[in-house]
Amino acid sequence: MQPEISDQIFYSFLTGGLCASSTSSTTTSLFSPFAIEDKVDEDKALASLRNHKEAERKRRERINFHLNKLRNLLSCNSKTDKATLLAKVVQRVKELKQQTLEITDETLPSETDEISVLNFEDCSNDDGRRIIFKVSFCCEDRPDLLQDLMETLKYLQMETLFADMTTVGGRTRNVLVVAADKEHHGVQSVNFLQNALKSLLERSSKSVMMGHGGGGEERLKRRRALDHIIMV
Amino acid sequence: MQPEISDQIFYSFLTGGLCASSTSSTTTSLFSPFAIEDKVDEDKALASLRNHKEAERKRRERINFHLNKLRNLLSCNSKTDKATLLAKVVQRVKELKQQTLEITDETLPSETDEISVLNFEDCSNDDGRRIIFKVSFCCEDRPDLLQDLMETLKYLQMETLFADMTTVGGRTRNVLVVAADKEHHGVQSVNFLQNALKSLLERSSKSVMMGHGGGGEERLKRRRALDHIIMV
DNA sequence: GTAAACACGTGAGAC
DNA sequence: TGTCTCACGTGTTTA
Repeated sequence: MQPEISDQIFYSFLTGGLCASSTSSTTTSLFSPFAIEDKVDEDKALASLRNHKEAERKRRERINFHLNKLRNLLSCNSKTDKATLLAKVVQRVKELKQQTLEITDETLPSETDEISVLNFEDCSNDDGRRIIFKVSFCCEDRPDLLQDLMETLKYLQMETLFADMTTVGGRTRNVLVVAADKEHHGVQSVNFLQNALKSLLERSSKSVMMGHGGGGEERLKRRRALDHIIMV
Repeated sequence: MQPEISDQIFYSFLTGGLCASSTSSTTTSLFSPFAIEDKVDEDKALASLRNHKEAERKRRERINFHLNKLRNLLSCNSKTDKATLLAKVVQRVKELKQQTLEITDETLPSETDEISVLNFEDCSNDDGRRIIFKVSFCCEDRPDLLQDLMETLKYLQMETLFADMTTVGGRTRNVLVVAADKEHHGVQSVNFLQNALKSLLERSSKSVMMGHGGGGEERLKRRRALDHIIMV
C-alpha cells in the first residue's frame, strides 16, 4: 500500500526529522491546555517507534546471520547476492536429497525384506538371443546366502552379468543383472526368479530365527555394537 | 543511517504525498526563471524513483520466491517466519552433507585403493584376552577376493566378528572387525594385517590387469553399462 | 496493548 | 551514466 499523506506527516513529526521551528509551527499544542498530555503521548509514540526500529534491526540481523551461514556451507563468496544464494541453496538441498535417496533406496539394505525382478528384454544387446533380468532383493544376511543364490541361478540356467552387493550391519541388498537363454526362458521366467528368491529369503529368516531366537532385535544389537566400535 | 530532514521533504515532494498547496509553498521554483528546467529534473527524478521502486519490488519477489521453495522442500508451514526457516535450512543442509559424507566415506567403495587397520585393544570386552582390530580396505572386486581374505585371516589366526561388505560397479569396500588371541598377537600385528591386505590388493590389481588389459577404463565401462541397465 | 513478522519505499554504495 | 543490491525506518497485520 502506498503511504498516505497523513502517514508522511506523522512520520516526520514523530522521528523529529523536522527542525524545531518547523515542529512548533505545525503543532499549535504548546499554547493549548493539552500541551502536557500531547507531550506525554509524543514521548510514548517516540519510545514505541524506537523499540520498533530496534526490533526490526534485530530481525534483519537474525536473517542475515543465517544467510551468511548458508554462504559458508555452499562456500559462496560474500558478494553473492541474496536471491542467487537462495537459488543455490534450493538446488543444493534438492541435489543432496536426491543423492541420499538414490543411495539408501538403491544401494543400501532397507529395514524390510524386498524382492524385485524386472525384465529387460528390449535392452539385450546380443542379437536378442538372451533375456536380461534385473534382480534385486534385500534381507537378513547369513553365511550361505550367496552360495545358495549362485546355486539357484545355476539351477535356473542363468548367467550373472553384473552384481552389486551390499552387506551392512547384518542386512544385505543384492542387485544382479542376469542373462537367460531364450531356448529355455521367456518373460514368464520372471516368476521363476521371483519364487526362487522368495524361498531364498524364507530360508534366510528361518536361519536367523533358529540361530539367534531374537531375529530383528539381535540384529539391531549387533549393528549397534559394530557402529560403536567403528565410531571410536 | 537516519534519514535527514531534507530526505523527508524530498520524499514527500517527489511521491506527491503532500497536497498541492503544500507543494507550492515549499517549492518557490514556479516563479523562478528555472521553472521549466526544474520541472524536467522533477520528472526525471520521479521516473527514476518509480524505476527504483519497481526494481526493489522485483528483488523482494525473487527472494521470497526462493524462500517459498525452501519452505516446500522442508515441508514447512507457510507461517514459518524467515529467520526460523533459514535456521532450519542451515540445519538440514548440514545433516544431508554429513549423511552423504558418512555413506560415501565409510560404506561405499572409493575410486582409489585404500587400506586401513586400527587397533581397538581398549575396546575389547572379553576380559582383555583378545585384541580387536578394525580392518578396512577398498579395491577392485574380483571373484576370489573374499575367499583369499578369509584364508588370510585364518592364516593369521584371527576371527571375524563383524563384516560390512559393499560391492558396487566393480569396486568393493570391506570393513571387518576381527579378534586376535593375545597369545599369538600384540599391537604389532597391525603391521601383519596391513601387509597381508597389501598383497591381497596387489593380487587384485594384477588379476584385473590380466583379465581385461584395461584396468580402470574397463571397469568404468562396466559400471556405466550397469548404470544404464538399472536406470531403464 | 504489545510484541513479532512482513512488505514497502527510500538513500547509499558498488560496479 | 544507469543498474543492482543492501540496510534502514516505517506502517500494517496478526496473535
